[in-house]
Amino acid sequence: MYTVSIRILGIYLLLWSKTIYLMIEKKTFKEQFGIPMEQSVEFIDIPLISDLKAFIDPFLIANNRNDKRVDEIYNQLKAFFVKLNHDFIVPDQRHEGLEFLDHLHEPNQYHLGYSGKNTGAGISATRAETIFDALRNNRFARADELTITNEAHNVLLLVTGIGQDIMSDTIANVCKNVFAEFTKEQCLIHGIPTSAFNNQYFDFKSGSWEKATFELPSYKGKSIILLPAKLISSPRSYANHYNYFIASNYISKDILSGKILNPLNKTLVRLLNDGTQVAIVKNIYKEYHKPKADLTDFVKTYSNSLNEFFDHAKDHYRGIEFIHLN
DNA sequence: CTTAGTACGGGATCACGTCA
DNA sequence: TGACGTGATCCCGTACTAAG
Repeated sequence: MYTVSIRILGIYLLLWSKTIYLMIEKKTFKEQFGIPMEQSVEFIDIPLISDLKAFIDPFLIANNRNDKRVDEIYNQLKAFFVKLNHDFIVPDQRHEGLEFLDHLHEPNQYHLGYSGKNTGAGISATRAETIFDALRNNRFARADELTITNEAHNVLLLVTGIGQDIMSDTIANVCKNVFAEFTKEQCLIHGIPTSAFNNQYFDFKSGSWEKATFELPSYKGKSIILLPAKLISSPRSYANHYNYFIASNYISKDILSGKILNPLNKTLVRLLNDGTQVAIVKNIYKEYHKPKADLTDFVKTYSNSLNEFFDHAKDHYRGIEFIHLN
């Protein structure tokens, strides 16, 4: 009896103290450094002790290359995947490849990810293996069709096992020098103090990991790196979007033209009052969508669909303007 | 060695704006 | 106004880890 009520009291106190804790500690970068919340800034405002459920989005990078800095990020990232594919994946140099990928430490300076806690715990060995084996198992990466998996956004879309979190971390590590420079500029603009921190990044001229010193802001002794808001997206499943795009732009047309016969007599088409036939994309998607591992079939069958989906992404998927904390 | 907990990917589902 | 298109969110299985 007593133990039960003590336990309930304990849980109550735990929840209560956690609420207070979150109220105090959910402070964001802008709050900490005295930037008014209503003032719009170029960087994404992050919580300081936890992580924001958001990711660096390779589609947004590839679609914002008119910005000189973003173009730099794009080129550096591409150089990274070219080297990874050319030197390690295609010749199947697993040991050397894992060594190359071992530099992808979980970057907790950015405060992005799924965890919500910003622990920055274990990593590399398994993460490097995950990335290497995922690419190695992809038909485009393994074969000589390298132009496809040299693009980070295609890797995110088509390589099973590499989702937003891993891709975001990879970009954060590879391009850390560019993001650090961006951070320094933002600190100058807003009058935020910085100090010197050592960081590693992928140098695309030498094709290897390099160390350098960057001027960065910090909170409780730990450095912080800011990210341009236009490159950040909320959790978003590109595989589903590509499936929907295929259903809408290819399979629908094939069904209306009779190229694909509707074998199951499902309601994939409806009749308007004026007699024209309209495809019901939602149902076609349901009937024909593929799991991520099989999307390469669509790439093969509809050879221009990747490029067109890329353009579609440019028009429809933006970075996030408003953030909500975990 | 066993088991409870955690983090992630990916499919499923929800919610909302739009258009017939 | 009801159904559709689409971005956002939820949830579950799996693989891994830490604790005992």
